[in-house]
Amino acid sequence: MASKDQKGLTVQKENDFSEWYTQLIQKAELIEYSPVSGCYILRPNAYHIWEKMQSYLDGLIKADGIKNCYFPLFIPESLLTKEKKHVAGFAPEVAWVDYGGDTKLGERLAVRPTSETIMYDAYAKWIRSHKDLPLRLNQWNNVVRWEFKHCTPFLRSREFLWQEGHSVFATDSELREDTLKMLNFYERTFREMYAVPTLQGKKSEGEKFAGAVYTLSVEAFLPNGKAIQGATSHHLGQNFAKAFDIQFSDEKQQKQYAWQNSWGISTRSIGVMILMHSDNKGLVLPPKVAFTQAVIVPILFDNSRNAVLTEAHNLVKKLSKKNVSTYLDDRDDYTPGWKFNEWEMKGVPIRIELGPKDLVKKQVLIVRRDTGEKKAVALEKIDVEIPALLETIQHSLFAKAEKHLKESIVTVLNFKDAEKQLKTEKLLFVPWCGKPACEEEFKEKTGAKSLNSPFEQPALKKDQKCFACAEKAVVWFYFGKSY
RNA sequence: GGGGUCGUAGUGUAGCUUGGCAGCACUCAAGGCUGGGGGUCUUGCGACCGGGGUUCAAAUCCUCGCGGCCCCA
Repeated sequence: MASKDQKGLTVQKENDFSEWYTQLIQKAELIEYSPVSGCYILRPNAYHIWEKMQSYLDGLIKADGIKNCYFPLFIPESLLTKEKKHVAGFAPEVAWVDYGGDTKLGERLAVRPTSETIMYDAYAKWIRSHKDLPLRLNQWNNVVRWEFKHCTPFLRSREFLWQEGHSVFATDSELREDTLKMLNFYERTFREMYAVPTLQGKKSEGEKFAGAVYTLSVEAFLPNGKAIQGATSHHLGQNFAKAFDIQFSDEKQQKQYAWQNSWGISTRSIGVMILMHSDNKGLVLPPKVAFTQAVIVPILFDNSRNAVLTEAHNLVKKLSKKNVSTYLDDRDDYTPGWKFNEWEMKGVPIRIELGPKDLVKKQVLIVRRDTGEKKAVALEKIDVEIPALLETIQHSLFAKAEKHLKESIVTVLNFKDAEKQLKTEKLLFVPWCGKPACEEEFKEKTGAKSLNSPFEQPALKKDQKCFACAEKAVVWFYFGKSY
């Protein structure tokens, strides 16, 4: 038991969320700290999750006709500063390259914090006619934002991986529709891959993207009562088109500025998923993103060893045929109990135990990672039961998170109640005046800020007052403490 | 941006107050007995965050950095 204190998690999720997370990501071999503060090593266990999510979302993107491309990592200062609001938003955390070897560069280069500027400089060359539109491109890359706040692996890092999509349309109505469609891709990705339910809506003026007309977001709600932004889709209007001179001739031979959006999801989404599902035994992975979906732990005794291993190999073959990624842990130098703990820490959705007693009964013992539930399954049914159970686990994780989300939303009409509900880890649904100053003041007093406003808005009473400042309310909004 | 706290093998720690051979447990390596929830025995490898200073002597004291964690804004 002495070793358990070091190999296992030494704190509980409900007691010390932050320390629990720090230990979990290291002990599950997701993250290694690097010599550069705020930059983290994504180990294979973590990168695999990224690849699974990437593969799914990339499929949605391509099926919709969007093409992938790649733009340079470096952006000349003169380009970055073209759109004034945009640069104002990003300037404080841009990393700069001033030298090549010992030679000072004529113009310093920004390490991209996002690629609007360098992409739109090219877009201006490519777009001449309405026939060139829509132009819809995406890239999977890394970006650097030199955070001065406290960094946390996945959730806030100085370098991170993401995809950034950048589309251009001839009309605002097409743009609005597309911007919402991309948000829905994110909602689906969180739901289908990460088993994470989200709230979709529009960000406040204060929280929108630098240079955007409006920003749409998906927001997740964590078990510790904190909300976290999952992904965003920005309606950029004609702001960048004007700054970068992206114009086209329409059917009437009139010059018009184009309409643009940009949208992204990052490795932060992995952090959201980890925080959502994992427990005091370690990582809990939704089957859709798990590298190993089922691990077989054989119970080996000298006199039955060969028979058990033979059957175990059969199982691997059977399950592989059903596209279940299965690993047979036949390591000799660890006890079964050791292996149980290790695979639980790493989040493998299903454990299959196979020993001599099972062999006699022609069965295996299967154990769910998410609930700990154990049951015996006949060997001949295993290739049906396991895929079905993986589905069940995926849905069950989502359902559990959704239940928590729904039970946590409380409608609140005044400041006093808002303060009270925040203390009990609730997510607020409030009538709001929408003013940045009001949001700022509320944030200072309570530590909570606006998340987004749902697209389907309940009717506001005629004289409904803002929950925070008691001026006239104009919109229903979600507010919460954020991670 | 402000404050607190910590940094000793791969991990967790003792030693620091009062300077004097860096100790323990786990891991890891090799081998034996084992095996249905972190089993056990033997042997072995392995560390003072970095720079500078004080001193005969620095993990220990001073200083400047770097880094982790927490709280506040």
